[in-house]
Amino acid sequence: MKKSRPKYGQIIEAALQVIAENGYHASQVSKIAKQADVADGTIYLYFKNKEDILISVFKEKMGSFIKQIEHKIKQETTADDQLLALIESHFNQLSENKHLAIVTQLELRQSKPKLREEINNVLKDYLDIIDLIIQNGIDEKYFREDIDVRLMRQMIFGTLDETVTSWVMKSHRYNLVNQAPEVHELLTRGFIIQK
Amino acid sequence: MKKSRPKYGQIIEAALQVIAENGYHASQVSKIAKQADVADGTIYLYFKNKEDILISVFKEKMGSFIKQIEHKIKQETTADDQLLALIESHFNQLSENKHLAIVTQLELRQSKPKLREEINNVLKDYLDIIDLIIQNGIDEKYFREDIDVRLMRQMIFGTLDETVTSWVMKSHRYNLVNQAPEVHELLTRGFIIQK
Amino acid sequence: MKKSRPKYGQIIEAALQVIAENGYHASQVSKIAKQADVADGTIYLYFKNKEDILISVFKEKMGSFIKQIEHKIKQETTADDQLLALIESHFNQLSENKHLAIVTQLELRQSKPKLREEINNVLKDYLDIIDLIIQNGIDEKYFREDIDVRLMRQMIFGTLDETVTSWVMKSHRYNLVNQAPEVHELLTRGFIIQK
Amino acid sequence: MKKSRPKYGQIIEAALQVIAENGYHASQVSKIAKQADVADGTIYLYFKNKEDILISVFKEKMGSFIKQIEHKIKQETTADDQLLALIESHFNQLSENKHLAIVTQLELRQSKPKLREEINNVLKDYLDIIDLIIQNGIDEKYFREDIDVRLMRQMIFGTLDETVTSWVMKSHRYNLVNQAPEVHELLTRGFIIQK
DNA sequence: GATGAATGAGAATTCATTCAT
DNA sequence: TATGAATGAATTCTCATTCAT
Repeated sequence: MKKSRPKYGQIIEAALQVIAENGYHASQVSKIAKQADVADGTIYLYFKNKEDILISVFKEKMGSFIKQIEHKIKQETTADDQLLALIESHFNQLSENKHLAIVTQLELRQSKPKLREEINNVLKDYLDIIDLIIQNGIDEKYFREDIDVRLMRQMIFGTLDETVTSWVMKSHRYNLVNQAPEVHELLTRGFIIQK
Repeated sequence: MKKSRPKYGQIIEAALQVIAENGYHASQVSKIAKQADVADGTIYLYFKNKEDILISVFKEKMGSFIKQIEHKIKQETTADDQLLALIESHFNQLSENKHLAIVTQLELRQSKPKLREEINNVLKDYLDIIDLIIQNGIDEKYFREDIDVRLMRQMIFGTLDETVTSWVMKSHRYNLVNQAPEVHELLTRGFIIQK
Repeated sequence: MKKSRPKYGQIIEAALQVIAENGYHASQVSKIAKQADVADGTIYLYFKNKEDILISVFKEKMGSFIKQIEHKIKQETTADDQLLALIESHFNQLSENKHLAIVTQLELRQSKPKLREEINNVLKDYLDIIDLIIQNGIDEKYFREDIDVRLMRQMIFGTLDETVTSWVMKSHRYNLVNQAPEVHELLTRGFIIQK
Repeated sequence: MKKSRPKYGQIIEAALQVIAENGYHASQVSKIAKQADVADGTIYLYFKNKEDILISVFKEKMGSFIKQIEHKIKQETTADDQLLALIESHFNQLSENKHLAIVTQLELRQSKPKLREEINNVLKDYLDIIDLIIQNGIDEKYFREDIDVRLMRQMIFGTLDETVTSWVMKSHRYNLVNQAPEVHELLTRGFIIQK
């Protein structure tokens, strides 16, 4: 956590849990305060308003999410291995933090413009990492250089996102991490049988 | 529209526009009624409650969306052509109805369980069409038969969904339909240079 | 029924039943119309407004209620027998028309001033009958002449009313008519053992 | 008042007054809040909903009403004196609190099942006191032992209730307490001239 | 007379936010 | 800092009544 004040982290964790368990709409500030074991008013010493809580949860959690992925990627050299590492780490982290998975895949898909904008800012860092891998693959002459980087990125992110959402919707009933190699294979080789 | 009653369609269209322009949360029932040129109470002759309006908009619109795609696909025989037709029709329809695009990509990502369930029901029909194409491709020995159909479907839907969302977020600043061939190419051939 | 038009009576009967079964607050005009097998708007050809329905139900029903009691009393000569006849007829009629009992004892106890006033007008006729019996008893030198007629009337009416209400509240679980002789005895002789 | 929180009592008193003056249906929560000098929302910190206000008013007021009667009765030994004390205290308290009289005799006669049930619960305590006096009178061999206690209780309560209602309807134009001895005489001795 | 689709006024309740302690 | 009682704006939905057919 950025801020060293203990209640800040307390509230972030409480919010993540309350939202995952009750859904965004049923997550009143007072409920989060209760879960965090602080008074309602205390929330407002650390956050500007309710939306700011949600944004902060996302920033804090996605911050470490992305750091972890960057760390994993650094240990690989080829774009191919890096892509696999990204997929594995993406699946792995959300598998291990199901509350976070619910919040990122479902509860955060709010349409409030302010919130959406902030989320996109954070997401940008993640998309940049994807772009780096893609560029790396092109430089390696492993990925085709004639393909639109944005489309590739959308394909990677869209696939991972949809895969995780499906898994959350199915109440995490199967092992998400196991899907990583096949997703990797599909993305790189495509659907068709290569002659 | 299923129901022949004129006010029903009037309200659906008004809701689509108002929600696209204001976001779901700022779309008061009275605003929709005004746009539809009916009294507030009239809304409740046709819809159970506010959420029911949103669900109905989605059902009606996605109903014809899917019909249109089915129609386009029927005109193709190979899985490859069908997949391209699906992508083109998907992009094309949302390009032509930007209000619908905004609503499906942003406003509909609500976390209310009831709403999500209804949306998933409608979406199911779409996913079934994708599955049909995939199966067709496998039968043709065009798609690899050893690959998980669910993953392929998630890759297709996730890619299309993310592509459209990005385009909506960028305020429809570029031509979405033009992307279709490249998306098709990426999905079928993958990222890498085939030897 | 005063008015010969058939739908008038239909609506009165429907209202009595709907109110008895659903309570006054859940008895929407449309529900009464449905039960009466007429259109909502038709109600307003026969009644000024919803309150007028309720008033009319009470007037019509209490009209015959009172007529019946008058008829029974005319067949008796002494105040004592007349009082017993009144009690018996009061209990008997409400026993035989449980819907009416529910409506008069519970649903009609509304606090709307207009309604209350109308009810009191109708009730007046009933109280006048009671007064007649009392006067008769005094003339016979059977009832004490030094007692306030209003109080006697309140005692009679209050006792009958409370007895019926209790019976309705207990879901008509015992035989109300059987209580008549004892009520009569209590009213005339009082509680105490006369030496 | 049970609860020591000052606003609780403030709201109860405001509600009693507003309901007595406007009738229950014209007593909007905002009107009660204004009279109590609190914000609308504050009402809901102390009461579950609007109905709960009415129930609470009744419980609080009838609680002390009954306590006062119990206190008066304890000072008497014979059933006869106790009955007179009950009548006097009943009349006296409602005479002194005309708002309460209006609310108990008119506004509280609601047909909402939930409300009626709660009222009956509180009323039960009052009826139990009456039963105690009756039993006392029977034990003293003052009241006839062959008479149904329930009927006697209904006669006493019905008479008092009707007497007060008539007085309220006549806009408190005469002295209610003065009627106590005659009511007592009528109940115990009955209507007829004893030989 | 009869219909029933349409009207729109009206009120309870929630909950994010404040601020005196 | 921390508290939590108090605030009050804001919005859905109901249903008696109307009126064009």
